Amino acid sequence: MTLPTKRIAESTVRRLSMYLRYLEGLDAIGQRTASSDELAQLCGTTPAQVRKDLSFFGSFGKRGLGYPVHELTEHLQEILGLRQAWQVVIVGAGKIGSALAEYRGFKQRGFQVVGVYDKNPDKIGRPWGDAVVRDMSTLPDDVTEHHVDIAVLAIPADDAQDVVDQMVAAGIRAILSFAPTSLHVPAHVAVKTVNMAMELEGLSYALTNRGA
Amino acid sequence: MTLPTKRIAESTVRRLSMYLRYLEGLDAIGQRTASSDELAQLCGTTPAQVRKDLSFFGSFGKRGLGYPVHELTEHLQEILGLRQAWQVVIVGAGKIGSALAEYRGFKQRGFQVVGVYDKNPDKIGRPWGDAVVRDMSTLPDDVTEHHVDIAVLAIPADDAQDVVDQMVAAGIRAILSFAPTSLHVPAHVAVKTVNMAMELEGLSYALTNRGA
DNA sequence: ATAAGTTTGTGAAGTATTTCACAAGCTTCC
DNA sequence: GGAAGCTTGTGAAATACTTCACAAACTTAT
Repeated sequence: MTLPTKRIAESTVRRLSMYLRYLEGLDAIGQRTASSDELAQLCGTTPAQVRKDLSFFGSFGKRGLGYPVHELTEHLQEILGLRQAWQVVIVGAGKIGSALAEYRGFKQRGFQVVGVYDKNPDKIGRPWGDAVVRDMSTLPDDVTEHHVDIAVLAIPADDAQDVVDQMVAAGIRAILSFAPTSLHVPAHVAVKTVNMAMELEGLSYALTNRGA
Repeated sequence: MTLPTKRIAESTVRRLSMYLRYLEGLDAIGQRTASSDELAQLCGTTPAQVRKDLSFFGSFGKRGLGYPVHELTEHLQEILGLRQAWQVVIVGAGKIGSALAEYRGFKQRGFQVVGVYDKNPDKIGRPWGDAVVRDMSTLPDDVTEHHVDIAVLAIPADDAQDVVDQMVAAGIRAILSFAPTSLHVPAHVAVKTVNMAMELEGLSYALTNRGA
């Protein structure tokens, strides 16, 4: 695996993640190799795209044969930074936070949930999965002390920027936000936002303009 | 408002949705006009991008002044197809489905949840928000009879394609999926997928390669 | 050992999207 | 009413991303 010489597009990284998912599946059922064509069909993309995406990071396949499933799986885990544990906190112990807690993908992929936070006194101290809901006011100190890497934000839009500022000051390095608002952070902090309303409205647009 | 002559990029539609959100906020506090620069700062994009996005649909602003907030709000609602009600079903009455039910954005923006479905007998018949969980086997008929427009899919990846096929056959027109798998549908059906794992892995990649 | 058949890796071409830059149009001030 | 000051709308330029197309490299069959 070589290091990419130029910046990799976000769309490429998303597809790598998808390739990995399917490769893990193929690996589990004992399939040894997979062609770019097979991966493309599974992921709903094109063979050329698969090859181009992978080629940014090295040359993992064998001509005439395809890609070695197990080996490529490991390469992709390495590339995506999944062969190490990331420390994650969940901020907001509401329904969304709760749904996230249930999500097995976290542990499965090396994301360790080390804390859950809320500002509601009724929720603080309550057991929550393996953990206990902690007071949001302790969040910044905890982030700093426990070297938390990623914060998952599941709080109302109005509170989001304020909490983000505190966490950034405390040294957070990445944020996955479910708050329907745009977040402003310094360049060294990575942010992804999942916005339900935006997705639904995208569908509404598609339905409205489907003929055109 | 003119109809766009060429296909509008998905990224543009996502931004329109974001502009709308902030415009509604500005409208609520009585602000009369907003410049592309102001909208850009709120949304984390550039003034040129804002103007270009809007220009695909018409010429809503006044030079020297900016865009009329209330009027543009209505135009965007129209463009995005939000001035009509869409019939939505939620498929999967687990934690994610439950979090979605709580989501006020649905009703607020004209998405009427007309049914919740699950295949688990323990859940069928239970009250769930305003509704009652229905048997998944009745889903296809309901979709056809009630002209359901959008299905929100909150079920395991392994079950997803099968359910999608049934709904497509029953006449569904759009799907918002939270199942971490790629879905195959005919061209006339719009699909959006929200994939937690993909977002987290995107952050993991960013953290791993932040220096590069 | 050779031929036939696959499939990768990748420059080059093609498309799509964003950014630039500025004329045109509107408001406000004097 | 004219000048100064903003801000839009938009072609053109720049950048980014995807697709093409084919030589190179490998496997398998004979």
